[in-house]
Amino acid sequence: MVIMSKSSANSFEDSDCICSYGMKLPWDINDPKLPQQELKQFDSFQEWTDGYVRFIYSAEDKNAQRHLSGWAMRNTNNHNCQILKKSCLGVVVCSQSCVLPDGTKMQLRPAICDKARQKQQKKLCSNCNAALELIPCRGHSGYPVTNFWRLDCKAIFFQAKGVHDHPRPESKSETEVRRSAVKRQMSSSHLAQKKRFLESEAGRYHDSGGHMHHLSYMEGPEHFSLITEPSFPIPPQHYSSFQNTDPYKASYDSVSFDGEALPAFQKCSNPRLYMPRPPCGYEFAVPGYISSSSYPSFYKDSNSPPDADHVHLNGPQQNFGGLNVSDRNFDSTIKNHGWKQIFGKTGCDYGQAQTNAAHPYYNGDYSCRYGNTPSPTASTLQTVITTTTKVSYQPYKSSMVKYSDNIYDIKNLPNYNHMTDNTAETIFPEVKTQEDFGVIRSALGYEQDIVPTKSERVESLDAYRYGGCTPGNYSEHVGHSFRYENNEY
DNA sequence: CGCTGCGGGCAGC
DNA sequence: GCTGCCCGCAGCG
Repeated sequence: MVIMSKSSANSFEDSDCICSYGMKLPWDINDPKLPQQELKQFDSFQEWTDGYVRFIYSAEDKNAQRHLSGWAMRNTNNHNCQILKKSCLGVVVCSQSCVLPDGTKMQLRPAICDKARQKQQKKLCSNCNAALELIPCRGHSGYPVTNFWRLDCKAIFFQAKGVHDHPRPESKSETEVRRSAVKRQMSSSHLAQKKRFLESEAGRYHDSGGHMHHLSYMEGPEHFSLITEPSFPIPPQHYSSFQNTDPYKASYDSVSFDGEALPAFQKCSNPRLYMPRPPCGYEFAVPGYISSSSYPSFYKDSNSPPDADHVHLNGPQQNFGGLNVSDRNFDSTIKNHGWKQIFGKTGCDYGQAQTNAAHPYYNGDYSCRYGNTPSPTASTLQTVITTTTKVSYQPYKSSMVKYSDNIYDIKNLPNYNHMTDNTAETIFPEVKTQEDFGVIRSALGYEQDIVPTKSERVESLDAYRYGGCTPGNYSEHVGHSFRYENNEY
């Protein structure tokens, strides 16, 4: 891990603290021209992005193509066909905040479709029969966190704005797995019932009635949300607890809520330990590593619903769970192994381990978003941050100067300031932080996927100018590119 | 049936 | 004008 170890001796002002490739290049989703020619690599897909982060994915990345997110994001019309905007729907929880047998809480993925979501909210908590409640996301100045996707030739540019102020819902892949499982089970149980019915034609009493009743109650996939997760790459001790069985079977039996399948899923996939997370988390642009959606209540916007706070301190939140989930779509096994090796614990404890040990700023003892004075630039750039529809050129005039004047001082770039938004002035435990990230990433093997070594960082920032909006003609503006040796740092 | 993206339209600022 | 948000529609699986 070259970057971390070397830059760790320097202040946080180092751009090296920015770990994603997308964060290393100065760009904003609204820029008329996105960096193209200087793209030497791409970020690996991040399912659980959080904070003001940017990534540049390969246009061939399937997940990026699908604009996937672990968060339940719905399409939002921003009247800009160039940029796809999505806003977070939050998370569905039990209105009674009931505690599941394993001590965690229900956190369902809100249905994306409005109608489906309304239906979903009419259903009852599978654990306590209480009503379900949708916790809206207000992580972006009181509005839902927004994700922006923009395809530009070879790359898919991703930018997120806002910090999720609610627990993580079940990931999309988890939901899909569960739904398909439910369907399978429904059909199989239906067949089984038919069979049993035929076998008991004589009218003998059997339990099909009760079963049916149960099924009707458990009709929605939501009711199985926390039960199973067969494909989730979780620690062997948990995974093996049901990998050789049919996890869906158990989900049909309410008794199984107390069974082993539930904890396996609960602890490793969905449940979020709401550990205070550093506001600087996204400063490092490594949501994949510290993509916790958990924040202390004071971290929330003032207009957040007061009752949402209980969520923050409830239930386990694994900060790295998202990484696991995300990687499942790729090749996560190795990376998860890395985690195991690092912490020597079960994956279920990764977040905890990371929180308490690996990450010094997961102690909740740090400055927060609202406890700090925003930088002048940050405030003026707020408009840039929230600009989602039409490109606003004014804020970028200064950035152009910056690009050419001091390409190294990325912190001074408006784009990076807006990136940090309100939390920019937080005091960071830079050194340790970066070292820790280095360790983590190294163990994860991410340095190859996401973070280029310093010598690999070649950027042609002078090419970053604003001309016409035709995507294809960008190369014409490219003059020369200069090499950017970070070893100087 | 639900997810996704698109786009019209409206309201607030 | 920008933004958030609602709505309906269509394509897809």
